[in-house]
Amino acid sequence: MASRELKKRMPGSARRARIVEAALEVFAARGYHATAMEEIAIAAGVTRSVLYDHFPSKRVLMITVLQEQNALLVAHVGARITGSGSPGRRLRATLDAYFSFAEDRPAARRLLFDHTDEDDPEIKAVRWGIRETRTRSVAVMLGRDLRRLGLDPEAEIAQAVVELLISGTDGLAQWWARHPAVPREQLVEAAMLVLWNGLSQLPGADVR
Amino acid sequence: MASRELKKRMPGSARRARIVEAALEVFAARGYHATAMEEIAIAAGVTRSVLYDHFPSKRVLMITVLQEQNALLVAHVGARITGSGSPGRRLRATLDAYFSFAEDRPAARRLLFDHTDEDDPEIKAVRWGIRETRTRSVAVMLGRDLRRLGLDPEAEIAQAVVELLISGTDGLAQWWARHPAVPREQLVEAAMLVLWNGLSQLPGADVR
DNA sequence: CCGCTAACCGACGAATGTGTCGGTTGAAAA
DNA sequence: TTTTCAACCGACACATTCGTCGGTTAGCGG
Repeated sequence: MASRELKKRMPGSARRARIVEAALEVFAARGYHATAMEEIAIAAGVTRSVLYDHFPSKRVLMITVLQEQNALLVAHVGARITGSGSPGRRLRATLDAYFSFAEDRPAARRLLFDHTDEDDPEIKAVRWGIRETRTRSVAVMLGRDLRRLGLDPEAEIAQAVVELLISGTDGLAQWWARHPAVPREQLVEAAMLVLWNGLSQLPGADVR
Repeated sequence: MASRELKKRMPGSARRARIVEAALEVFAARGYHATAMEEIAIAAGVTRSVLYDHFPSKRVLMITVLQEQNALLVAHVGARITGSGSPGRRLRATLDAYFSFAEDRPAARRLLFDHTDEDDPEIKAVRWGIRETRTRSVAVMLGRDLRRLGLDPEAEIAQAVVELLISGTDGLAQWWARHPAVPREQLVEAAMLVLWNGLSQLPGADVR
């Protein structure tokens, strides 16, 4: 896709990268069990056997993709938010960073968030780990705000609130994937409207 | 499971109901592609062939389960919320109704909400339809509140906000499934805290 | 120009899973 | 009791797909 590499031979590492990218697309589109290694191979421009030269099994390939894409997400979001600023600004920056990731790498977002349960036990465990650390780091980032709500960031119920925030935000991103015409700024606005301001829309409440 | 029916023969309709219930459990636990008809058959106390006496294919069985369980959800939530009361009360009642469904029929909740994408094209279409009408009816129910936020309930962005609400709420329910010790009332409280009141926690804001 | 490493392929074996079909037998009706 | 319907089962045919293995050849280093 990137350039013209018409059926030429590639160095191992480059081929591996291509395979991971292809696997990401197919896994995200079809789900783990529904994708055949054959499809990934075709998308990567090789035969099935080549996949097994790089990864010992479908399962390991899937896990690799999950972890690499999650690392990208963490890097992307981490790079765009500064620890400083007012609570409202921080939340806004984080939402914008996440939506920006969803815009840049839609397949990665889908793979990481859409398929909540599915797939096999070992992969499920990996997903769990990823989700767990994600929730924790958001909880840390929102520590001050949670405390202001009367919640101890370490307490169980605070984690629940964070899950609500994350799930809700991704639900919005999911909706966005089906309505791509809407500009990102408007999405951030909508999310702030609910999450920061609340549905009660008290007089004097200001999104900014 | 329900009573002692030790390998006895059952009337068709009863067997069919048992199959649907068994299919619900297995599909919810493993996902569509990962479940074998054999598993469902065993869970239902019969052989694979019997499944095909009641349903022409795995796909149709899945679709049937989805639609029946969704009908149950709609009935459950519909029965518990009154159209009247203050906006805050209505939201609270709805949240409580949904969490109560999640408590009563955890497998149904997982099947309907967790597997967002996955499975095959035709099933995906059915899921889409269910989701679409669900979003729409919630938007109608919140019409007054959305308008108060300056959103036209028919507008695209209002639907996005509703998606956020639904996804966030279910994210909370998902978390609950892993922390069953927390009482339902506390969940409702947490959801109201964020969705109604907002993270900004403005002075004077009251959850009640 | 030559040799050798490693990127690549085709074909095979085994496992799993869907849907079909003919036949068997419990149990309700006559 | 006898008949009859339908609930039930075992076994088969066919398709799909994972993972393996031996061999082929591109292309870089000498």
